Amino acid sequence: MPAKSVQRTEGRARLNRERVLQTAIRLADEEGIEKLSMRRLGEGLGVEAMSLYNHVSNKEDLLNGMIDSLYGEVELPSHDDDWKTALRKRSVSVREVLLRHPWANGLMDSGTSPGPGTLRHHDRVLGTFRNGGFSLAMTAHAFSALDSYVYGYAKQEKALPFDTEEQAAAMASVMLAQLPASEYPYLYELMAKHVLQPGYNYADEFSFGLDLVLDALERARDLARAG
Amino acid sequence: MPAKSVQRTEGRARLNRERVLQTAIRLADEEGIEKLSMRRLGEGLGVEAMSLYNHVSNKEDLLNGMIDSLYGEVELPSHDDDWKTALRKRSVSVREVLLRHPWANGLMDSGTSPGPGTLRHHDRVLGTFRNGGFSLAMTAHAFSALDSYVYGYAKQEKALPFDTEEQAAAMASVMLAQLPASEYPYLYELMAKHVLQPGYNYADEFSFGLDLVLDALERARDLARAG
DNA sequence: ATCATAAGCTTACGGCGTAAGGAAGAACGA
DNA sequence: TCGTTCTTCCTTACGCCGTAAGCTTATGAT
Repeated sequence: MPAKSVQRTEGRARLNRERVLQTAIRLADEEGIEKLSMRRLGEGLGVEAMSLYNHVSNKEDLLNGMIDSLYGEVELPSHDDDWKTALRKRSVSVREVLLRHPWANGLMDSGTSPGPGTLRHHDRVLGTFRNGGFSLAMTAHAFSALDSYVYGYAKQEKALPFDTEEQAAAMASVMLAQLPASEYPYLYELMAKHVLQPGYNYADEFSFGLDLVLDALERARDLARAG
Repeated sequence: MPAKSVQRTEGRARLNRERVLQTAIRLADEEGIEKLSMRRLGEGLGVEAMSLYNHVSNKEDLLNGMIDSLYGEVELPSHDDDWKTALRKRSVSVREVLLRHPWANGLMDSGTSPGPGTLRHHDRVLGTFRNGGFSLAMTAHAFSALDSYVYGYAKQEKALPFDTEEQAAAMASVMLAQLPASEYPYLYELMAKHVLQPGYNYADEFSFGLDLVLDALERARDLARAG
């Protein structure tokens, strides 16, 4: 027997908030957020459900903690790049994180107070605009516009009933067959002449919109400076 | 006694899908989507929970039906306005609907197949771009960019822990007191010198971003035409 | 009047979040 | 080293949830 009985007699180490959050994230990724119950999470940690409440005050606190933890995965805007490059990279990173954890976006509109990871992230984004020559008011505009686009895109992307190019093609041809061309002529056109064309991939739309917004923000900054 | 017993012996008229959906929407608005259970909805209709299943195949079908019904509240882009005006009006309308029914945005990323109201709406938006001189490929870009912004903005707006100007001011001063200025200097600056200023209202950011995107789309259309 | 079909109800099952309180273990002063 | 105290973990239980199965009642066609 080891002295002081430092290790657990059976199975895993002591629980702590970090292990709870990380396991919850893993389970949500693997089995979907709707399958993540306190009992299931306890099971995944070799513990009873009620034991989790020593590390998390309730399920809402758990979900908020998961979200805040995710901001640790996002690449912060670099100090070395110019503002546009830096924010482009971090926007791409946000989208990647939301693709990796598709349940996250839907949990972020809860209106709860942000955790430290979230605050840190937002602070760095604001700082990147400020140091890129944006006035305070223009920074507020730009922050809102850019993140609206990025999170909105991730949401749209997830709402699509297909992921890959092949799935899109399959889905599109099914829809084409069902949906009356006379009633929805423009949807029909888009499906037949665009989505069903080889090489189509909705994921490519992200870059277009991102550059659209970033370039427009640069123009708005310069206009505000001149005016 | 009326002939043929056309009316119900007690209480309300016969159930049908439309009444179920409209009552569900009203309850979700009034009490929050998390309080909307089949039993509660049945109660609101003077009916047992299981009776609802004659009109709705399960809860997911109910929620999808609610979403599709909401598209009926959105002002479709007018044929009389130019494309930018038409889409600006319908974007403002989308935001208003999502403000009126704050639970809706979070239900829209389910990846389920769209209902007739949704299809009709999308078709009209696509048509507005096409008739505004956008190529098919550019229409796909524009549709994605615009709706990503609009729905993303609604999401951000809802995620904010305040609604009115007064609430924002109250929240901001609380945050200012708690959040260390040394750790989050730019957040601190934004709060102190912008959010806390009289007249600040996050709702105003919507127009800025919307015009930013619409103007940028116009430029992109013209560039593509010229190139 | 008959009878099929649809609408609504009753009951029940397994799962959920979590309140209350007991048991076991760790931490610490004596 | 031994109590004492605080924390962690477990057991039990409650009132919710969505919905399957099978019943009764109302409707509407013949």
